[in-house]
Amino acid sequence: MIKVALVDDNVDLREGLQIVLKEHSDEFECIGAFGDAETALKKIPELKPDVVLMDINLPGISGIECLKQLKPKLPNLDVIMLTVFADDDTVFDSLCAGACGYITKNASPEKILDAIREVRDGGAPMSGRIARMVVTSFKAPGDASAQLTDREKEVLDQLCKGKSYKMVADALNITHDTVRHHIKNIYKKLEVHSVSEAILKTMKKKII
Amino acid sequence: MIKVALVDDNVDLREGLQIVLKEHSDEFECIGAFGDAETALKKIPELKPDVVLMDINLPGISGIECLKQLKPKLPNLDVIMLTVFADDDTVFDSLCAGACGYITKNASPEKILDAIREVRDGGAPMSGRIARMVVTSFKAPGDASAQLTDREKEVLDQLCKGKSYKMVADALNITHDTVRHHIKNIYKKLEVHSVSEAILKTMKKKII
DNA sequence: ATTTCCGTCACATTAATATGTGAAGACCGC
DNA sequence: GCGGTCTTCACATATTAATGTGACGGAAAT
Repeated sequence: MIKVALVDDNVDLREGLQIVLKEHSDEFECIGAFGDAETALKKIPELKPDVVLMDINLPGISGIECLKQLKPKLPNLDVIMLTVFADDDTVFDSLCAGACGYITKNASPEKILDAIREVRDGGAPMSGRIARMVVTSFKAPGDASAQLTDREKEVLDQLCKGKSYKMVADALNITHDTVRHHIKNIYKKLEVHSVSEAILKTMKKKII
Repeated sequence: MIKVALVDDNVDLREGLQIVLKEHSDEFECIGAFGDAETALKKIPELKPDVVLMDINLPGISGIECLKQLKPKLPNLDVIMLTVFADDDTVFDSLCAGACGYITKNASPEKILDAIREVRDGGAPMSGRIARMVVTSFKAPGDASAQLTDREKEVLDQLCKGKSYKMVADALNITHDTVRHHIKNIYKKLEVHSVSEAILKTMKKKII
């Protein structure tokens, strides 16, 4: 039996979902439904549900902020965001806050039940387009890297491990001056003027 | 009609999948099956399939490397990794290389067909545990950050934008020496000894 | 009311980085 | 062969960062 709680300011949706869950009362038990984050934050820690379906656009505290505050109290809680919004920031903010799933509200009731089952089974239910967004966020742009020579990439790689010039020199068995020379060229190619900026650009563009 | 190509060194698996695809010849057409990356790299660019099912552990060039070389030639190609391995590095390397999906080989034929449909529909089919891995990779550990004071976080934030001490001082309207003081405390708390390391630790642990 | 922590600033020293110039050997392509 | 690029090293200098010590006011805590 999976204990489920709902957080959504739309009364119709709350009641609709509760009915759907009752129709599958052999699997699910809806132990709470709340219209705002404040109430949810008060009640959910006691109720200890297994899964929370969380809207994002709530009056007052947002669903993401609610999730952030909930997670430390209930680390094993699986939260699925259930919302109309699917823009980059909202999705990634949710995942960073600890959401385990992300379903858009146009999903059918059966899809939502599947998502609850899936998240309890250790999965991460997401609407197709959301999943693609998440996956493609890993893909490297991979443009500026072509400009760097192999040796320069090695040096940059070392810098990106937090090493100093001297340590890089030792690691690559070259002199301090040579390291400096490579770094100077790296700066020119990446259009930066410090190790920090070079590391940042590297991380952001996933050059290495 | 979805044009599919297979890359896997296991003959039985290749033939098995080809049979499954033929059983659904109204939807799918298997236009190629290759036992190694080298052959795949030669043939696939001409065949222009819609979807490639790619094994990772191939003789010679790996499936990930094959994917990397394939993507620039066929940017619209959807590649689904189909493999037994599911460790962190392999999964994330695949996604960074441009994979749109990741299925473990214990998946049923029907699941695999679903994955092909899903990926063509703009989704990102993943086995449950893989999806969870990907999603949780966004979650901030958020432990060490608590130690930092508000001001220290502001300073660190500035450093993470590539600014120098002087620029941070200007931005926060404090003196160079005060910036140094904060940074020294940040170093102590993060257990690092340079701006580079501090930035790296911040990025990795998503402290800010 | 006193301690503790935070944020602010100052002076001083050593280490590391940024920037410039020059040059030699290796390798590749034309 | 010759010109280009890559890698290597050297000398010089100005700027920045790292580390230490010390101090003052305010805010929160007890």
